[in-house]
Amino acid sequence: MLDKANSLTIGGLAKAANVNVETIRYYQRRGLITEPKRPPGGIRRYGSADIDRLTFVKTAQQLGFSLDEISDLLRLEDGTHCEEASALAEHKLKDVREKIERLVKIEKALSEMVSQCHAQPDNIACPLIASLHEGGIGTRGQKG
Amino acid sequence: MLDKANSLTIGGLAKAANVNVETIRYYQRRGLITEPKRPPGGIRRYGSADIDRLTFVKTAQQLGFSLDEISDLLRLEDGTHCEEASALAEHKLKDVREKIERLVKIEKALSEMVSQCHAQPDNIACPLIASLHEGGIGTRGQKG
DNA sequence: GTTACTTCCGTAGTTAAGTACGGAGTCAAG
DNA sequence: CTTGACTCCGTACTTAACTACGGAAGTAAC
Ligand SMILES: [Zn+2]
Ligand SMILES: [Zn+2]
Ligand SMILES: [Zn+2]
Ligand SMILES: [Zn+2]
Repeated sequence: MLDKANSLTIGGLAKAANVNVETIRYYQRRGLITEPKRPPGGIRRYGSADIDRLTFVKTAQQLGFSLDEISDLLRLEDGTHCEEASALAEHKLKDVREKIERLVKIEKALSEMVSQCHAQPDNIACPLIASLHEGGIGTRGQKG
Repeated sequence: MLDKANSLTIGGLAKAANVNVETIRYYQRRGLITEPKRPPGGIRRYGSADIDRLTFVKTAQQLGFSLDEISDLLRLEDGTHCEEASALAEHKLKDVREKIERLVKIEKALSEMVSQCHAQPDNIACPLIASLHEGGIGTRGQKG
């Protein structure tokens, strides 16, 4: 049914999904994708369902989900678990927003340091280096 | 001068700088901090300069610098290398801004997925799960 | 029907930044 | 002078997500 053309070898699947062969084998070991049974003394064949599976994993990964979390998502794969799926996604969204907040703070601190450094006409002591000696990133008074 | 009171053992230093003893030893192995010589058959003592060193490392780390990059910064520690120091910091700033951009994209994608999920009145097929099957994070057309 | 590429499989190595462990030596208190 | 805590040192383990290796067996091309 789904294997109208289950014709790909693992190498073909890797190319089609743009991942490394070893990555596929690794995912199989982790249970993220199932490995088709092997015909006695033959090699396994893969199809478009497998490409789709890999796409799912890679897309979720780009969204910041860990492989463990993707395992969870895959158990909701039939699409009938809206609640659970959106709970996972909302949690991840919270994580992402926190990460952004932290990075924005870092960005401020860094750009301040850089501009102070550039404002120095005669390089006696680098204020950038100096500020690293002063401790906590949110703690340094910016113009106290 | 700097060792007015070089009285701390490694454990005291760890407490003072709020890091693990093993972390200090690890930094010593990496050359991030120098280890005071050991009096014949005795134990090493540390002082405020060492606390300051650890503060430097930890602050830079909070700003997203790797230990390798911090090694570079430490070689500029005398404060007379404004150019090099700010080049490093500017590079890091660029990295941070790129990270923020990527995360903001992720945030958009996730929050869209979540709200579509919630907009579904009768959970026939979860659009969140569906969208993970569709590939590239910037690629999925949002309307149109 | 042999050469050259793949697959299969288990195991081991990689990276970053630590953390843990085991055994010997040292130090302060009682 | 004996505990008990701490230091020293080398080595090994940890996490996440791969990536590489070695050797046997299958498969395709010529
Ligand atoms: Zn849903
Ligand atoms: Zn300092
Ligand atoms: Zn400077
Ligand atoms: Zn699908």
